[in-house]
Amino acid sequence: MQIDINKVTDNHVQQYGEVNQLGGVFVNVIRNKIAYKSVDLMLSLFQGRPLPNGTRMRIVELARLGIRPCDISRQLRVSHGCVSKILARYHETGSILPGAIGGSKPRVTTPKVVNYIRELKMKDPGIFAWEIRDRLLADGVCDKNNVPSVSSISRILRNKVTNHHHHHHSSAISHSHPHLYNSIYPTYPYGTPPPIKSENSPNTSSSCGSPSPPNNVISRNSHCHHWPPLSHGSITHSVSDILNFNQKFVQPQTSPQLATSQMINSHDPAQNSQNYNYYMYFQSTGMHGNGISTGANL
DNA sequence: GCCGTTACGGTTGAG
DNA sequence: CCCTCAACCGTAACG
Repeated sequence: MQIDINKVTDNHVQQYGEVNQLGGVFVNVIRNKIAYKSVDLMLSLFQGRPLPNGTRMRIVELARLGIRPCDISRQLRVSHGCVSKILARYHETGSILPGAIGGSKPRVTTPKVVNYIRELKMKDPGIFAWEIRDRLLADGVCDKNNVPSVSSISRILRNKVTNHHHHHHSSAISHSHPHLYNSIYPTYPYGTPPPIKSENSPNTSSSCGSPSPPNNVISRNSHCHHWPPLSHGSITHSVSDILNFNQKFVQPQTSPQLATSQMINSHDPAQNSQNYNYYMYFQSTGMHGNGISTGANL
């Protein structure tokens, strides 16, 4: 079954959607049942997929403005556990991005390591796997983070040394991905990360001015210490006020997104909650190109 | 009522 | 091309 991106409607959301305890809609979709683009289109509504960056950013923005997590949770229709997790991560790493999903850790049995094991075995055929492991560490070929396990070494001895003494090349080919796991959130798994900042921010001259989150999603904004919120008890602006405030400045006035922005200015709260999901979706897909066309197709 | 934590069922992507 | 597996996700529930 294929659903054209231009034809995803409320009916699809109703068909596949579920409503969480806060009234937010999320969709639990078996991926292959819907066209790839459509899956991405409804990312913001998905369980098992990260919240869109727009929502994540909004969570952080609201928290910076002193809104309590429970209120953020209710307003954005996101579970408080999720809000808590995102804020905790932001607090710890300075990043609003989700972690890298999927993939495998880089292999430790690189050609270099395999060759070294082979040499050790050839020099001393009676050597034990655990002895090889110790040698790899002692000789500086590996460190404790990337030394192969004893079982891995045994497998190498069995498969690549015993049977393939002279095959120096292809059997041991591996691809390392040092960038993927070496830092906490070094890469953005869904395409190029957008610069996380409030477009058309009213106080563009101040990097510390709210509601701008850190303008770099990876490194913390070390010279801004407005986190946690400065005035926990004295915040007077309501969530709605702040959301309206942000809408005023976040969306380019000529953008087609303006329409979706205006959608949540409805006075009907139920309409607002539903529209907000769409709003966040449109905002997020407009912000990053994760393989889908964000232009004319929308 | 708030919030940190965790079980759960889900997706993802390298190997 | 399909499978496996370990990473991540958000929700719901618990304390």
